[in-house]
Amino acid sequence: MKEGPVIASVAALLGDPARANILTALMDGRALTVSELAEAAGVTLQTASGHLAKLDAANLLTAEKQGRHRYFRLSGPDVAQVLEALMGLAQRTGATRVRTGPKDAALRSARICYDHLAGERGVALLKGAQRQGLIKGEKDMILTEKGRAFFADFGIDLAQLEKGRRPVCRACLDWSERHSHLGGGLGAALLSRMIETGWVRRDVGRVLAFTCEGVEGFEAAFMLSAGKDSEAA
Amino acid sequence: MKEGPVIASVAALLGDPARANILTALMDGRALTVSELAEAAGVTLQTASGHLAKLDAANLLTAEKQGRHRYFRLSGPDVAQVLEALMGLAQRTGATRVRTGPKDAALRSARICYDHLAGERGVALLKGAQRQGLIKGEKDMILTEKGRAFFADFGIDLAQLEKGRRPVCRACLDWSERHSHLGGGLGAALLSRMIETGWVRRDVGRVLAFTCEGVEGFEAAFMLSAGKDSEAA
DNA sequence: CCGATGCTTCGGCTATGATCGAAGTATGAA
DNA sequence: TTCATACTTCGATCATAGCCGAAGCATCGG
Repeated sequence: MKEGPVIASVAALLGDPARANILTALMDGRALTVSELAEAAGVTLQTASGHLAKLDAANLLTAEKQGRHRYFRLSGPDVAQVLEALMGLAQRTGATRVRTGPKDAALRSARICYDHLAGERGVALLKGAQRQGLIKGEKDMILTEKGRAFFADFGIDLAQLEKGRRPVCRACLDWSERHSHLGGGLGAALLSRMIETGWVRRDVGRVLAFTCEGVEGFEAAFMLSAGKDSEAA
Repeated sequence: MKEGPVIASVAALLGDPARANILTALMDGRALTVSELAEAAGVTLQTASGHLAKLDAANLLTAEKQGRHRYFRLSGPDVAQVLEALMGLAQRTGATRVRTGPKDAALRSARICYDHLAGERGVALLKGAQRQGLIKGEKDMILTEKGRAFFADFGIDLAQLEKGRRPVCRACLDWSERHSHLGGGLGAALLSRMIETGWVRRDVGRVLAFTCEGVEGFEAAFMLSAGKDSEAA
């Protein structure tokens, strides 16, 4: 009778406000304790514990015990991707509250999506990389030779990345920009490198703040000033 | 406090089994009446009516009145895309029931995703088109000159497509294949053209059945036999 | 051994919402 | 007009599940 996998059970898990808050809080890829998540969700410890057990049983989260703490993180980038997609839908269909505060602007500008850069900067990075011919392809993108040289020069250990099971390049749809940004192993490596070099630092929540030299370096590296205007169409 | 759009309300709508069935039934892009959807969901007419009112209020569906019937369809391709993404997640996390029947195999081979071709054939189409250089780019793909000629020759009115507000080319993630297939206006036009020419016909539900000449024509057009083996890596 | 902290389990309360029968409204056909 | 079909609205029932207080484990520090 039914066709394809059953989405109801998974969707129901995302449909409770407390659980949705928990998942949203985890979207930056960090691992948080039960107490932290309880506060983020606005419920007591017991309630959060119950929700986390369900999310864990459904394999949306993975748990890790360290001493008397228990850390939870999203079980994979695909979970974050579905959450972003849902945010996009929620926004288009008008389910979003007014929210035009300054925090919202910061979020749209640059934020963490699981473990890589998202928002205007994230989309700009991917576009720039493609314009320069560093990356080619649609969804399963591949690195060009030029790209390999570029990112190696940037301080990324590509050999290391390609050893892992995770795809190196992956398009991830951005809920605020409606375009793709760069996920995958390379996306993650790029962000952590940019944090290392002081281009960007983590702000509260998922917000990322670019430093002055970060903006300069970023725009120079990905040739954004050149392409910004010619892209108006 | 909260970051980004609120996903809980949207997700909750998808989380009820009856509503999930309704949406799944609409994923082929057709418009169905209240009675048809009630049967698909396995609930009475009144109950379905209530669900549909909610989905409509949330802008996930659009209603259209014709005589004493009321037709509902998904409000856009993005809804179908989120549903497919959720199916992918449901599958990975093991929320799917056993389901290895023959119907399932047919679904994986070729099916309708909103209004375009999905499944193995859908993914093969996009890969073939890219290998031949008909389409370039990542998520927001563009047609090459060669591609314009090819699809015009195929019987697609590109000028017509480009007049609409809908993107001509769009990558849509396939839950069964874990790769992109071609959506957008071109994806839709290609499928209806393939139905017109008798390459493929609609089976029950979302299943698409290729005819013999359809398989031949399809593989020849998109040069699949050539690339199938050389793609093993 | 003790107490403190972090988390889980249990039990009971409560609210939400899914469901359907029955009655009401609109459209179409005879 | 009269009847039938397609759908909506109302009302009542009922099950689910979210929630928290309280008690129970486990781990750490002393």
